[in-house]
Amino acid sequence: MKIAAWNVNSLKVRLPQLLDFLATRRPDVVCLQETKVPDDAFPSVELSAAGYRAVFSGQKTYNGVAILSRSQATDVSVGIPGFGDEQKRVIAATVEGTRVVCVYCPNGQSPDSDKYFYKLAWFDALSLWLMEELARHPRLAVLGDFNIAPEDRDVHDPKAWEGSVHVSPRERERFQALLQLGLKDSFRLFEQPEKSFSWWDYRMMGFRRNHGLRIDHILLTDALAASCTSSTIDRDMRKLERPSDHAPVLAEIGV
DNA sequence: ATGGCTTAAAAATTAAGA
Repeated sequence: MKIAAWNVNSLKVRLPQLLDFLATRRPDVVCLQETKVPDDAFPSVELSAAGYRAVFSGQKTYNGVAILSRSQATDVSVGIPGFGDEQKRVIAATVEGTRVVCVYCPNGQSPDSDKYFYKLAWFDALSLWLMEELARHPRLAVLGDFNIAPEDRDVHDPKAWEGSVHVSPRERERFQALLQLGLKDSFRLFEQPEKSFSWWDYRMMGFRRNHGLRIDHILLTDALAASCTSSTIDRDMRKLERPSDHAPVLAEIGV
C-alpha cells in the first residue's frame, strides 16, 4: 500500500496538480493539509471521478485536512478528543486495516508568541490521544505537516535557524515524545540523500538554492515499519508552475 | 532590511504561513 501526505496550501489552487499526482503516483491513501476549504465546497466530485473517496474536516481560509483513499475509509474521527480546538487540524480513519492519522500541526509563529504555546500544548494533547489510539491499532500511521524539523540535518542552515520555530528544543522534545510512543520516522529507515527537505520558502529562490526544512513526516508503528519498503520526498511536485511550498512525502508499506 | 512569495479574505491592504 502506497501512502502519502501533502500540504497543498489551498486545495482549490492545487487541485489540478493533485489530480495529476493521483494519476501518476497512484497512491492508495493521501493525507492533505491546509486545504483551506469549507466542507460544503470540498471537491468530492472531481476526486471521485479520479477514483478516490474523501473524508475531510475543513474551514474557510485556514487549516483544513482530508484523507483520500481508493477504498472506503471507516471509523472517521475528527480533531483530538478532549482537546477543544476550532482549528481543523486532525482527521483519522481506518483504510484496509491500517489506522491513518492525518495531522496539520501548528506553525508556532515564533517562540515568544501565544501560538508557540498553543503548538506545545497541541502536541502534548496529540501524544496523549495517540497513546490510546496505539493501544487499539497496532497498524497505525501518522502522516502530515508536523512543522518540526527533528534534527539539524533536517535544516538547510542549522545556525541560521537555531532557536526559531520548527527547530527549538521544546518542539523537538515534542517530536521525540511521539517517537517514544513507539512510532518510527519512516524516512530515516532508509539511506537518504544529504540535505533532503520537504518545504522550501517561496521567497529568495528557496527551492532552487535548496533552502529548506524537512517538516513533513510519515510516522509508523513497528508493525508497519517492519513492512515498509520505501520512504521518499516527491521533489518533482515542487518544480511545477505555481507549486505548493511543500512537497508530498510517500511511503510504501506491506498490505 | 523582521523583508523577500503565496494565499485568502476583500476590493487595497492585511494576516498568516514557515
